[in-house]
Amino acid sequence: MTFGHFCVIILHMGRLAQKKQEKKDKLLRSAFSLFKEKGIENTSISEIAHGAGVAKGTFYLYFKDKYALYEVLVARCANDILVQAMKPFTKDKASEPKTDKEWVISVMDRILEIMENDHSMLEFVSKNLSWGLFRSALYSPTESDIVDFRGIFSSLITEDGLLKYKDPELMIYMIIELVSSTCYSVILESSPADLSCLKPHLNAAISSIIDSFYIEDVSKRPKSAAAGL
Amino acid sequence: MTFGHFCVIILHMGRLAQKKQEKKDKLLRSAFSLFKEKGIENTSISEIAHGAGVAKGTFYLYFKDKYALYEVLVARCANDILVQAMKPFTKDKASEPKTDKEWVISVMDRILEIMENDHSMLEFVSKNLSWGLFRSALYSPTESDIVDFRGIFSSLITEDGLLKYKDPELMIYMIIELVSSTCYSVILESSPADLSCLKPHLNAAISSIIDSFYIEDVSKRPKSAAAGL
Amino acid sequence: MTFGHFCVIILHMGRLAQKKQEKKDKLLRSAFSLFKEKGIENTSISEIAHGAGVAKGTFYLYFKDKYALYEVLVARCANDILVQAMKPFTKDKASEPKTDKEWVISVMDRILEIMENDHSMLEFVSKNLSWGLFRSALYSPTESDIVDFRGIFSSLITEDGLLKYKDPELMIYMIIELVSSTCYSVILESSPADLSCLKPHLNAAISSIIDSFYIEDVSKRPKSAAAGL
Amino acid sequence: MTFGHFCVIILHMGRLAQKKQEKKDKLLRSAFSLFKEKGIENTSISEIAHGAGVAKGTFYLYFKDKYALYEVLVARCANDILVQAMKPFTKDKASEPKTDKEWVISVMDRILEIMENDHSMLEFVSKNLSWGLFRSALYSPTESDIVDFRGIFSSLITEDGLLKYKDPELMIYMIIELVSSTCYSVILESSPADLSCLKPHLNAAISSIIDSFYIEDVSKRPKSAAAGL
DNA sequence: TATGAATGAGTCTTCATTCAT
DNA sequence: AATGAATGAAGACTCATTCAT
Repeated sequence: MTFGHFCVIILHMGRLAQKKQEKKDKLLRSAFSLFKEKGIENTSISEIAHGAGVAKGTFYLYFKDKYALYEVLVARCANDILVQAMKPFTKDKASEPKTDKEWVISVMDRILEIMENDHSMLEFVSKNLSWGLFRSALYSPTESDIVDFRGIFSSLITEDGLLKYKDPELMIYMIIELVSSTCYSVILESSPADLSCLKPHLNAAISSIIDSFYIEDVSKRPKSAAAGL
Repeated sequence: MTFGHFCVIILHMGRLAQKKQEKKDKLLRSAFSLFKEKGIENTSISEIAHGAGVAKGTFYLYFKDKYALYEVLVARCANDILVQAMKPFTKDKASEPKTDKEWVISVMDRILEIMENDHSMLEFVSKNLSWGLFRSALYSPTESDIVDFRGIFSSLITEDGLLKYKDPELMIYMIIELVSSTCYSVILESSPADLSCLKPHLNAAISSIIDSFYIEDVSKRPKSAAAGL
Repeated sequence: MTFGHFCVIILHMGRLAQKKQEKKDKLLRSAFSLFKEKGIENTSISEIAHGAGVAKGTFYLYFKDKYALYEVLVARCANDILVQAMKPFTKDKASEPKTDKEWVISVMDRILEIMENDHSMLEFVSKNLSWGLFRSALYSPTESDIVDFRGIFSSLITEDGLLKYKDPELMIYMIIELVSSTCYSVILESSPADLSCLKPHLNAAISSIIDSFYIEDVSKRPKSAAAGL
Repeated sequence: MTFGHFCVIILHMGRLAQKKQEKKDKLLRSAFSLFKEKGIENTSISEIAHGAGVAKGTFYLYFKDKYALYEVLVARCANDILVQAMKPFTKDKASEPKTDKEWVISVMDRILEIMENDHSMLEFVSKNLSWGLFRSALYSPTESDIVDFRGIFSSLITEDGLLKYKDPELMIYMIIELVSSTCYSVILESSPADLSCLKPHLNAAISSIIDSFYIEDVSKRPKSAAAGL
């Protein structure tokens, strides 16, 4: 379980507020584990509360219902993955890949790596149909992010204030969908092939997708309005 | 609702058997509509029965539970789509595309077309996490098929008894996942782009995926054991 | 299964009537087997019909409901056992025991023997709380009986038109209850002892019960009105 | 209804715990009354809850299902009867009967008396085929018992550490079965005789059963291992 | 006669939600 | 804030009984 990261360091919080946060985290952790195992519809609030070691009634002090909790969970989860996947490239500029392609491929590579090391995350996300929400998290990051997604993407797709790619959002969308839809059974069941078999083909496909969006003729590049995202 | 195709023409059937089949179809249709609207977990058997205009108990004369019905539904649905998508190429040999790429792309194109003309199918499939089952239907077609999937695939990936592609199953898997995961929000919400915008990029990606699996050196091609699927 | 005896030889019966009787027997046999296995309350009419190889609706052509069938079953069952238990003493007078005690004990012995050879009868009778009905069958035999219980008992308890026992009905009642309540777990589970261990004590008890009812002083014996039963 | 005894005096119990106990008792009482009237199979949980004045769901807070409740009921019932039947002999040693026979007969007498004064207990026990469980309660008393059955029986069947009876368990079994099977219709329907008519014969039979197990030759008595029960 | 499809009342069971403590 | 007892609505499933064929 990788919910360690959920427990953001809490500074300058009253004892009480801290205790409340801890209880909320317990509920989130318990729900995460149950949702990934049985899906949201087959998990009862009773079970979540029991798993968190609190009474049923207490649940309602923190969340309206399980769907409200679920949204928090997905947002945290998505953010967590993205932060982890991109962190290396924000600290040490030297380690960054040179080209856009290399950058995208290595981010996707890290995501696959994270998933492989933490099946629970993958199971949760797939058992709960939450790729959609996950995607939305990419476009509208929560306030608590350490990584500046918008800035990073913006700098990725522009050059000298001009867009290098025709429809960058669609491009990202295609890449994310390809990687995410593809990885589930490959990672969890090694079917229809190993992740190591898939990767070269995946990288080639990503590369080709990026190519197909690239505007070679610099003079035809449109101006970037708010970085396109 | 496109369940017209489900109602296979019934010849030489007793009046009773025919009525039973009709009732079963009514239940399937009702469930299909509810599942795609609310998902299987949020649909009750009462609702299905009511939608079909029969009593609750009648449901159990035809299906063990809603999951049994669901499987029939997915199988029919998947088969329906594939049959429709491939039918053109079996009748009139002249209209067939020349290369493998062209063939795959035009099949995928037809699937997208079908989905666009019939959102309910797409909604059902995505609301119910059933791409997996859908995929399995591709590999193990039911006896009622008109189209010989295995034969078609077999002839697609081999040449003179030799495999033209490294891992044809993985190749097909990647293509299907790319197309299916990508099309949902594009067709239903035109987001992040129109289907017409997506298609050229999709075709390019498919083309590149096929390329990345192609074995150019004929002498290195392995013998096709049971056509590889 | 000892239901062979149920199928009384049918003479001078029309083909149709015969077929009907056969179907009825099938239903009885099926119900017998199910009742003894699961009890009457947990057996459905569907199951009975299925076990008899007829349609559900057919059941209602022969019995009002399962309780009506049940009564027929108990009557037949009880009669069957009693007929079997007493038959030896009606054919060959020479083989009969001399004293009343010996006679009763050897009848009870035969009943235990029957039960031991045919657990299904015992299971049926005990699973269905039917000792009471069984007992009543003793006192009001059905018309189809071959054995004349009343006559036998009458001759057992009287001598020269005088009653030898104070309250013969109560005497028989006590003996039957003792034997039947005692034999169930002994025969089916050998608990708390074997049948062979129980028998001597049982016989002693029966003997003592008969003694306690015996009217020694002949002059005090009342006249037997309709043999007391 | 004799459930008064069930409501053990509750000391030092929280208000809540007390209320819960009361509700449980209400459910037990309601079920007791319904079971004895219609048998367990024909009693629904709805009815039990309604009879107890609580909602259907509340039932499940106290018992897994009606069979779980039933077991509690039988255990309490059996214990209740035995405790009542034996209590007189534990308080005042002087009032105790002298011989084993007298003791057993007077205990059985008290049980019959209890049953006669409280038909509901008898109806419940017989409607529900629970003599077996009743008997088992005799051999494995619950912790809450006031009377030490094992101790009493042990001292009954031994003398100077030697067993006075051949197979004491079987002896007790025969006596209990005789009394219990015999008393039902006699008490409830005075059929085939009054309880007052039955008693002398019953006592004679018990006496004779004990005799038939008695080991007269002291030198042949086996050593009592754990009192034989 | 025989069938078995259809019914819908009835049963068990779960669970979100409320509320007194 | 926290609890967990209580509720009753809702869902799954069964089954005796009817009835058209």
